[in-house]
Amino acid sequence: MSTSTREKIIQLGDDLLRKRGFNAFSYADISKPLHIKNAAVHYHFPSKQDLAVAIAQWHKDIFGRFSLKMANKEPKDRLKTFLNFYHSIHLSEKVDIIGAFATDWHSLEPKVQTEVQEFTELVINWLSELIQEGLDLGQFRTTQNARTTALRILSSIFASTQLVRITSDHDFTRVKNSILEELNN
Amino acid sequence: MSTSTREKIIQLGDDLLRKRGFNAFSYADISKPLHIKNAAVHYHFPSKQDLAVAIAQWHKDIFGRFSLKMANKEPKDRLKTFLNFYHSIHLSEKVDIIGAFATDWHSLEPKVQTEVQEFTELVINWLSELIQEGLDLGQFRTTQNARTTALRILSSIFASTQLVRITSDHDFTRVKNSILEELNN
DNA sequence: TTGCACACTTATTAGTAAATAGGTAATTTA
DNA sequence: TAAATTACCTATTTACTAATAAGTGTGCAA
Repeated sequence: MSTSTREKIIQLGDDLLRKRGFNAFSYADISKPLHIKNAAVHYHFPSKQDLAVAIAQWHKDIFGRFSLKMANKEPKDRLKTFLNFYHSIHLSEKVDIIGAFATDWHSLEPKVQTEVQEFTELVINWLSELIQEGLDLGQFRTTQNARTTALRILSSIFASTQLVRITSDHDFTRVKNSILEELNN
Repeated sequence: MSTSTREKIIQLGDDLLRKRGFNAFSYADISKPLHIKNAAVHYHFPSKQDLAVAIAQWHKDIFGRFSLKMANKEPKDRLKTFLNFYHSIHLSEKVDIIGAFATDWHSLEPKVQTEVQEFTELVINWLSELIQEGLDLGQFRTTQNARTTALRILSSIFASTQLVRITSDHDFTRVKNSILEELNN
């Protein structure tokens, strides 16, 4: 199963977006490592904003498949897998896609913003449902409602991928563990 | 008390950094509104990275004065003022400076990174002390240690300034209130 | 009064950005 | 097998980008 050039561009674009920032990489940063010309990238994605749209859609696809795969798992295990996923983001020196898009939000075209919004709602809804299910099953304890708890978990964990670039790796594990402990206390 | 050109450049630079992103604004975006020439900005800050250093130092100054002013207040009131400060960031359509720098981290020179690290440590230490004091006085309840709680509060609140650009304003208030409630439960 | 630092301006440069026009070889379809 | 489509490349354009050199007026200080 060989990866198409289009797919390679999206993956490398995503990597650059989350390692350096949307306005900190150029088409040259994509074309050089793939040994193609700048114009070839423009062939697949006429503008950089088109590439951003594709990256956001790619994340929606991945998350869609992830949530399907997790559907029959226990709420606690789903949350653990989710947090481990963010741990792998941290280890690969990237930040979460939500934050990467959010900080450069006002330099993104509406078509990009819409895709990012759809992806983010997908994640928040999935997390909210997971929390609600955990509460119903008596596996979680929280004083807040499901969506608020979901928002706090999401913001804590995606901010951590950013924060630990500045402080230390150890702080990521602190936050990650505290999220799980807090729901169990 | 008139504001110097240097000060105006820092304030506008900070505004652009937190509204658009570090790599999404240029010296022209600063010189035009201030009715000076591009080269005048370079006179005060030879490189863009020098401007970033000055912005980070400016935040250290502001936070230093803020923490002095808050020194004799109750832990709970200090935290409320801190959270209200982030609310004003949200209302002015900016994101927190920590996240703004973090997402573009790998495009920043070491001298900028050092300043940002110093500012961040200042905030985390201040928050940790506040939490510890609140725990000692029996005003707060938490199952985590002070630094971990501080990290979770900071990450939740600064991520919220980013997240609500994508979701809705209402989500900011949800998170803000939940931080206070969680310490009181 | 002279001279020098300060806070700019004008003018320019070298480099990079995204984007496009037009061409080509290989494959697919009618 | 002719025509169209795909997936590129070469070459170029337009528009910035940060950065610098050299000059100017103002005001203070010796």
